[in-house]
Amino acid sequence: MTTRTRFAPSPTGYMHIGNLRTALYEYLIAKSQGGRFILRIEDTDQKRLVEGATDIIYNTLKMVGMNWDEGPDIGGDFGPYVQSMRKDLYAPYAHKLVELGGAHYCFCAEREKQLDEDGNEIICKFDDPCKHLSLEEAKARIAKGEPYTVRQTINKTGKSHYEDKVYGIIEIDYDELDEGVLLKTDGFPTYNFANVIDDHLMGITHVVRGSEYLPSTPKYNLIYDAFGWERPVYVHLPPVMKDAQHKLSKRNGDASFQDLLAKGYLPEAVINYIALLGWNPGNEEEIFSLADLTKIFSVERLNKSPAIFDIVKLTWMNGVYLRNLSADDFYQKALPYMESLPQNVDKKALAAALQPRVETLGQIVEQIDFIRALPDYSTELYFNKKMKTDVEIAKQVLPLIKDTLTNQVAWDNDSLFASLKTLAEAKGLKNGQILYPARIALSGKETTPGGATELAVILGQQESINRIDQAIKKLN
RNA sequence: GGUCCCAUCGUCUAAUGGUUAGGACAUCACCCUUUCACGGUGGUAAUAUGGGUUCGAAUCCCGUUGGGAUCACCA
Repeated sequence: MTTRTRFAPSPTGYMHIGNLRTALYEYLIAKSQGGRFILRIEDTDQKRLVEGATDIIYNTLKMVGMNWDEGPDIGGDFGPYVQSMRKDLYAPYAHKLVELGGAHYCFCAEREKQLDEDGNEIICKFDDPCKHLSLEEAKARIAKGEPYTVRQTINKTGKSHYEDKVYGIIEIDYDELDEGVLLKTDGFPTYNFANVIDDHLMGITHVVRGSEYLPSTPKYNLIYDAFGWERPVYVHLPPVMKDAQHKLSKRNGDASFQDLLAKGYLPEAVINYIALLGWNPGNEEEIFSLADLTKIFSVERLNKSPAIFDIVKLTWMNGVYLRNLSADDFYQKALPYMESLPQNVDKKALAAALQPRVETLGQIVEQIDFIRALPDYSTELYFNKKMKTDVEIAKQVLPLIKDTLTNQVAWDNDSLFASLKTLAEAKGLKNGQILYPARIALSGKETTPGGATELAVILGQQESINRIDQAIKKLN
């Protein structure tokens, strides 16, 4: 049987990293076994729909290369792939389940609280009085137009067992399971029910989802069993954490895929990083493309403890991807971040200098801000122990540099370097004692995309001389 | 609170009874260097805790502690 997995997001907002990782593992489980990856939109809660949310889902998946084999936009043999369009399909199954004894009609009020004859509160989901109603009586009340729900019926004795691919055997007392609503008053199914029906109808073989479903999975199994359907393989995933106490959640402004993109992270790097958040290949490699991952992925190497999302390591990995880009690819990607630059700047050369120096494309902006305008900087920057420079050296050397630059004819990197080196030798100074202060004076920054002469080339002769001049004035 | 789940460096993890507990990020030092990076070399750093079982436990069992999840006509 071919493996079929589905990614079934609800379109309620942005795609966060935990969601994306779930989708990734679903994709990899299918693709590593030559199976099919299905996209299904779960929009049964009409109140929570967010406009444009499905487009974000489509775009994200496409951008990272996780192409689906069946889905709302491309169809497939088991459509439609949007739950709201399947609405009419669920109710007959709900009624069938009542016939089969797996559910009953319930007339409890929405808050699920009612009082018995002594005024004590009774809770439907735990011991629903409606389940003792005869089917005839229930049907009669429905016929009268009374609002109702279909509620799962659970025999509260014994224990449930099932095997999860990640967590192993899970055992839960039936007594712990509540008799949840399957079909709402509005005729829509709840997630619990729609999920089971759709997964079965769509031939899903591996149900992959967050570990928060671990305790409620027996309820799903009861439904499969009542219909006489084969249970799927379960793969529950540990949560992705923001820190030791909190799950990653977008509500607190935690990193969403969109945020990361905006900051200049590459989709490939993000995918690579999150693949390793809860899974490992069993060897010490860690740079993998999506295609690599489909070859080596295995469910057995999935981890069961929560993993903290570490932006620092992602950033490192993004830097690796950036450095592996061809010079031209990097240039193309860097271009949008270099818009503030004056016309005369050689962006291609600048990009080449930037490539090994940034770990996200977003860092380009702060790396190059000095080009347009010299920042306000502290003269402390002139101090560098290894270069044997300090403010005094700068005072002494900057006027000499100014003269050299003023007399310079050939304004290219090699010529400039040769001239300044000659200057250093003539004055009996180390190269760094000339070049370091020059770089600070030209940029006003501690770290820059290139050395003094490279900056001078970028800035041009006139601007370079101006800046050296300003620096001299600043020191006196 | 009931129930379920989890527990190796700060972080991601490897080691399916026998290893000097390995790697990566971060961090520190040094090297390289025209600054800063990149790159290279090395260092610091972990089996939560108490009991068992065993010749031998990070690994198996029990307790404790800590953490997470779940208990909606949300998904």
